[in-house]
Amino acid sequence: MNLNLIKRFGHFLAIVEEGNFGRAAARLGMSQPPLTAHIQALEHALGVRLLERSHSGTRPTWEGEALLPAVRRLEEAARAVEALAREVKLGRRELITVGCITSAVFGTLPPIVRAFRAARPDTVVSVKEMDTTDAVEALRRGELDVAFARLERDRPPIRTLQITPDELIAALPDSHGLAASAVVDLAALEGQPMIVLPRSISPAYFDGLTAACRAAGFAPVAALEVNSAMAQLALVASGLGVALVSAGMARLAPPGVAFRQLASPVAAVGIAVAWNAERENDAIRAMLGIAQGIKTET
Amino acid sequence: MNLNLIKRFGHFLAIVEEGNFGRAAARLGMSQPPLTAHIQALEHALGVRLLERSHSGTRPTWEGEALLPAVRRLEEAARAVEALAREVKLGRRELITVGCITSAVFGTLPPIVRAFRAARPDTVVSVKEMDTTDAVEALRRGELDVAFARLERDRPPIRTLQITPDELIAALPDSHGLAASAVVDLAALEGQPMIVLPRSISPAYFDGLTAACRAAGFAPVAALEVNSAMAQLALVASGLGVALVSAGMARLAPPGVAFRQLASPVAAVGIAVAWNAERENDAIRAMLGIAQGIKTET
DNA sequence: CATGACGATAGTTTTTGCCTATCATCATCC
DNA sequence: GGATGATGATAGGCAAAAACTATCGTCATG
Repeated sequence: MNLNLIKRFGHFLAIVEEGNFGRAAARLGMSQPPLTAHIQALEHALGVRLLERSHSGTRPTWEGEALLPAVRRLEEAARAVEALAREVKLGRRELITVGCITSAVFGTLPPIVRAFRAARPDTVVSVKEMDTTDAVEALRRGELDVAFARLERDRPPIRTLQITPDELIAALPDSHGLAASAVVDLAALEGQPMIVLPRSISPAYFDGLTAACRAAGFAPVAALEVNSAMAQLALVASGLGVALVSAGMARLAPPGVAFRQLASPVAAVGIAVAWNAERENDAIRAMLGIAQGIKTET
Repeated sequence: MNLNLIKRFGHFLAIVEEGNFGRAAARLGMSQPPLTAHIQALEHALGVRLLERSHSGTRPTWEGEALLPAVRRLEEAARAVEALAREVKLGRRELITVGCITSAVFGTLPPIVRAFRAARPDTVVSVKEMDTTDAVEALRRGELDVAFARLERDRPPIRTLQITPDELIAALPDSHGLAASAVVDLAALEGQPMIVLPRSISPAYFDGLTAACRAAGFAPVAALEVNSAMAQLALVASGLGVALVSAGMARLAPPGVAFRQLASPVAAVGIAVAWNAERENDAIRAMLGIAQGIKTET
């Protein structure tokens, strides 16, 4: 899309919020006729009618309504940039921000955070749950100081230190026939509807899963794609399919889900602590030391 | 922020990715001097220097790096608007989209989805984990058909039907002194550092928590604010504080966390099924019927 | 039936964004 | 050490875009 159109979505939003072109124009600091032209141009460019005009005012069409959440997120994203720009002007605060993937949130993170707090009681620890891809990006850009994520190698300037090996296990609806077994042969999952996360969330997990199924002689049938590990397990619990998940997810013991080890263990990319080598500071080094110490003790 | 600047953030991003103004200009289909002017205008508008110019190229300043994640999200939001506009032109697909808050993902949702699938095997069910505020907004805009969230009343045109009552329980680090007791007096949590979610995620939960603490004679000490229920429990497991959570969260049994009932039960806003009355269709009515039937059976 | 409000059209003016030409500076190579 | 090329900045001009005002067409209201 031409970024020139983005401005017009702001106009569109103003009209929806004001309920008519005249008030929206006033709010935007312009007169009403050019606003009309902007919306006409936007509708033409999209090939969609966004607004229902009447003599008592204007409201969005079904298509306009459908776009509004995305347009509002766009506006929110713009506000976030602005807010961050103001904050950046004021300089960094004394904290360490830690990202963590869902499957490591209970296994890997708590002992490390406990030890770090004991070592540096004055440093504020901010924890954010996010997926591997987002974590790498956030490290690169300085939004995170450290992340616990599923990474198998450095991504300069991102350095990694392996903390925990991992393996894939099967998550089955507890009413599933295979749940009666203590272990499950991966090949037995051929043809089963599989609940998956998009590859973009964790490429290493996704590729590992696909490779394991291929090695077992079949391609996984992706019945449903969901936006989070919690939703994935919820659908398994709902009986909609099976999933291959990190062993760490079993710690949550959600009702309705039976976790079974695979007869032939399938290594998954383990949990690593990652950080941006160009941004090392004392707090980061302290956390790395603790993470390494915990690895050695295991 | 005025969405006018978005175009210039696109320019900024192109320069960072290309490493110099000339290549970025070529990529943007323009010449180099106006690109220089755009970035100068952007830096002036933000009051921040974004780029370090040198004769071997250009790279972002610390401030520019800090803004990049937010700028990328802005660009992603713009792409999402574009993609959605294309999809909107093609019309709706035959599916029902269901939003669900984390605490209901295992208790409330799986039996309903199982029954719905049995009743309507041809309708695709798409589940998205999200918080109450996002769910209401998504319903309003047609992004969700139905949501299971913490709501206590209608928000026309959003209708609600109470499904599950709920209560607050204490989540304590399992090393905590109070964890030895089977039940916990809420007043015993006075002065304890509390891990909280921002009010914006679920106003009903937040206000209920605050009111309960006030009724017990103290104001909660919000030691840390986190972005997800998982992160909240992870910090409890880390020993950083206690939390008051929905009884539904105890179904997850995360390690390191002890859930204790409160000596005087504190009702929390229960889980309701919500839908947009202006968008009812057969699939939605079917799911409402199932949800209501499950409520009656409980 | 008159009036006011709403959005659209038309013509004009102003502003913006682009162009090319050129400059200043620095790094590299001979 | 000087020539050369690359990088980003400045300056002036031009075309397109975006704004203005004036006005129109339509509909609801009093």
